[in-house]
Amino acid sequence: MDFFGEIVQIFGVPPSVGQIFGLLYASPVPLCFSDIFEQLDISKGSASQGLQLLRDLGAVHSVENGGEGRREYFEPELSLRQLVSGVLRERIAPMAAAGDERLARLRKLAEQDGSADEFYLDRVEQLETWRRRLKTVLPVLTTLLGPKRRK
Amino acid sequence: MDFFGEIVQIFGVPPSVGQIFGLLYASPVPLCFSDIFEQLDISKGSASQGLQLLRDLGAVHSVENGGEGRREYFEPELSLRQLVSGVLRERIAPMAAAGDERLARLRKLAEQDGSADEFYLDRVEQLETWRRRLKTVLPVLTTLLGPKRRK
DNA sequence: CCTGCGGTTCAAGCTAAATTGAACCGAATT
DNA sequence: AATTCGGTTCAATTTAGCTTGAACCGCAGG
Repeated sequence: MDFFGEIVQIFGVPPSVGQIFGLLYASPVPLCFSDIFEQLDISKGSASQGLQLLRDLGAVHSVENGGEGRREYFEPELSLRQLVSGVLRERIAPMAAAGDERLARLRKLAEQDGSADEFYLDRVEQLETWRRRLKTVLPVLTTLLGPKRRK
Repeated sequence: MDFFGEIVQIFGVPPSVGQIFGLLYASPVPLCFSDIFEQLDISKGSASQGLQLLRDLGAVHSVENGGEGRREYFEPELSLRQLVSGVLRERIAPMAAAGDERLARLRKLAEQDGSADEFYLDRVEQLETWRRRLKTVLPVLTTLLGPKRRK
């Protein structure tokens, strides 16, 4: 159970969120909100926020119950590709965007610097090269993780 | 400068370490220990630990100075592949190893459980599949980031 | 309309991690 | 051999961010 709790920290996701996913993953049947915070012994607040994040990441889906009450039941996303691409979309992409702006500003600085040597410009350009490579590689990664692809 | 400080946090590397790398990256000439903690206005302790980590990651190299004093001068690693593989080796691999042990234990639990349905065993096997995929894909990533490869 | 239930929001507390600063170590210099 | 210098180590402090818990919202049922 804590297994997931620790794993997800790599991606900057709080442990409790990993635990929630772990609980759902370990459950043969979909669970509802109260199941989650009762069984994990965490606060309603954590459970709510955690579920929200998992929804944003596309890591859980609410499943239709037979019109019983208004409880929402959840089950985990089981496609590794979906999970990874969710993290990429919600955590990495925003950072990349922010980085882009900064990088643009850095370039301006380097250009208007007008210093004798082109050292700073070179470095900025290398940064841009790095960023470009990462941007091309990351999407490839998600396709590589696609299910049941042939050898 | 803080640019790097923020970026590295994704990988669970403390900001000060990123700043050190940033400083070296932005410097036309190699810098020594005292340059670093003076210019960044951080403690000697942070600088020392930070440099240690960067060394472990293979993100900086000490460069031979012309026999002047015993100061050690540093310059940044500029190969993206080296940087990424360093992070993989020092941060990801250990976690993967720890995960393996846990996974093995989980499997034992699932096997000896002897419960009627094979649900738990199925889930454990899926986890193993995920892990296997990640282990094959990550090395590929570093080669994809290799320098000046042809289109 | 009022009450209870499922769920969300948010300020405040708390835990874990990063940073500090001082004690310390070995090598070089005097 | 004593002192200074470059650098490391580690306990204590600070900071960041996760968790909590209470107030709150909308809806369903009475």
